[in-house]
Amino acid sequence: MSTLDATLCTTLRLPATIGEMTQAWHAFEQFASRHLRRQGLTPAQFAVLSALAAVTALSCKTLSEQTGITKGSLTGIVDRLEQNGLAQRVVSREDRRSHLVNLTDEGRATFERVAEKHFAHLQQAFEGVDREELTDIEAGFRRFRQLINHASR
Amino acid sequence: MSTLDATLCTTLRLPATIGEMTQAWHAFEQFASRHLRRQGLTPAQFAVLSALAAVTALSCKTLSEQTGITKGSLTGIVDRLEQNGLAQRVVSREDRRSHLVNLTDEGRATFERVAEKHFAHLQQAFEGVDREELTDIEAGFRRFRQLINHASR
DNA sequence: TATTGTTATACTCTATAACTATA
DNA sequence: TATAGTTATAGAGTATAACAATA
Repeated sequence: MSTLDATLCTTLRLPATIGEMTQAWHAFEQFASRHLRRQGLTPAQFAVLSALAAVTALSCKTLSEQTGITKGSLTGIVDRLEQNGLAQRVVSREDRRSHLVNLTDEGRATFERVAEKHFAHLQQAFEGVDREELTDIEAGFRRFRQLINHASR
Repeated sequence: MSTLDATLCTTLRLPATIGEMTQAWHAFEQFASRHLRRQGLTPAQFAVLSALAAVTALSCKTLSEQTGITKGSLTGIVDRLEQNGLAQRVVSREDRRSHLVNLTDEGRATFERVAEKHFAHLQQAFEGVDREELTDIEAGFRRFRQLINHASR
């Protein structure tokens, strides 16, 4: 799906930057999410597992902030991870309003297995590319984000 | 939501390019889609209207290819556009399997009204930016897409 | 009173596969 | 047999609001 596709940019003579960004994202999104789904995880589930893999546990609030998933959606996603035995909720001792989510052993193992394959899959695209060139591309994405963030205020 | 968020890239030491890409997209997606929804259109609906605005009519197949929306999803989206009086389906004379979708007068007027505002909204982000800098950023995005597309085969 | 998270509502979109009609 | 589009299903996302428990 697209927020803005190439047609739009042509029609409206929008900055070509937006068209290129959109197309780049679509290409990546397809490349990444199809692979993930074949491993049995949705992109959202993988994003949550990724955030949890780096730490012991996270509150739903933090998880929501880090993944960009709204708290309402997060409830359902964590529900399904729990149902599948990959994550669990524990009420925080410090603040008993807060529910800490952490990975089960199975969740951690699943993440590591999937992530390794996924990493290799993504790496394919960048093999043999000049490091300096990647740095330039990164800088472009960073600058684009800054422009958008600045306009968002 | 994110397919891959910054946390993942840190965890896996994925090419930083992907992390920057993801964050840039999220920033843009929020900036663009919130504005669209406030105008009463979903991003998918706007994408379809955009594709149709440039031409007389498109078959569902072509529409699907141009927007990147799968044909299954497209059925529902066109249904809702029809319900809202923005688009209509006509069975093709040449190939009666094919349904041509076109904008109603109201659909065209709605698109033009929304698109103009949306264009202005997006333009805000790029005002005063050096044209040459934008060209460089675009080239980077294009290169990124080529790398992904090449790996997709 | 403010915040955390859940629940509920209603709609939209995605992917996928099975199906119908037509070619 | 292949293609165009629809239908069905399950999962996920949005926005919003109301709510309980806790701070």
